[in-house]
Amino acid sequence: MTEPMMTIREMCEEFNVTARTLRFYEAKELLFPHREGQKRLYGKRDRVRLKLILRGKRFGFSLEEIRQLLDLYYMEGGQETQLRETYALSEKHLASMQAQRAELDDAINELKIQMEWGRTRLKELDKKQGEPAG
Amino acid sequence: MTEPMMTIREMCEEFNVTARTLRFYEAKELLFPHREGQKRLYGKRDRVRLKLILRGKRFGFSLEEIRQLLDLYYMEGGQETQLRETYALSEKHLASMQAQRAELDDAINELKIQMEWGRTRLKELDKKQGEPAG
DNA sequence: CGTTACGTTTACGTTCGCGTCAACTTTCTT
DNA sequence: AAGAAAGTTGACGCGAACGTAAACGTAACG
Repeated sequence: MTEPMMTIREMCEEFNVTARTLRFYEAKELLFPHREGQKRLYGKRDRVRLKLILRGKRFGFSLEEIRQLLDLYYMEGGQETQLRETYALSEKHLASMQAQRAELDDAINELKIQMEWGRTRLKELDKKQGEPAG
Repeated sequence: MTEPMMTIREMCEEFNVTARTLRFYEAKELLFPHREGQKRLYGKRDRVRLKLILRGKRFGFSLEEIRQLLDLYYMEGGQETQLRETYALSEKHLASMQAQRAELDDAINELKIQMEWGRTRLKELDKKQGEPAG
């Protein structure tokens, strides 16, 4: 069974990006769609990569950082040296994500405290609203 | 006791940013240092705000988004309407951060799986290395 | 008194991540 | 045959977030 291919429009709809974006990612060597004549055809590999690209962006990574990290998920050339380098890079990546997670937890907790404060003050304002005068 | 003020250089060193960045944030109304003649003096309020700015950036928020959110942590004018708006905004912010946290957890888990794979393959390569000839 | 250090404003330059034409080909539809 | 629809490659544009250089103020040091 030949793998299911998608046109650029289908990709755009599925991932909610523009065609310009997909061509841009290709120019930056983050995607490598096949060609049928002139036209691009995106297979599973590219869909996986695009998903990871969009995720990476949400975590604040630059496209260049993402490009390097993509090899972690799609190691095609099984060279030992490259595998070791990739593995080392992935360790740094993991550490960075775990640090970000810890910071995110802190930020969430702080925000919750602030919101508790806000709720308290809003309740006070509601009370004053109910009082006739004073 | 008058609060401890810092010069722009001291701020740069403490937070590892350039003076240009601090002036830029001021132009964008994220910081409001006091003035001693011409010179800027940063107090506790600005240090807290800068810390939050840098954190926000790490989580991928734009400076404009951060500017709005800063009011959550430093609500000076206690207007009820503004308080309600600020609170509503903070709820969205919280939701966004929690979503990001969930996604981050997923990404961390996936990466760990990938790394497990990498370790396995590296072990296999080590074995072959040990064998005389196959 | 010069110069060194630290500060200022103004303004143009740069990189990233695309948006937005323009001009053209290929393919489907009527 | 004649659009319309979907694709292509340039190439220029743009906002965000600063970098960088010029030209200047002022305060202290030797």
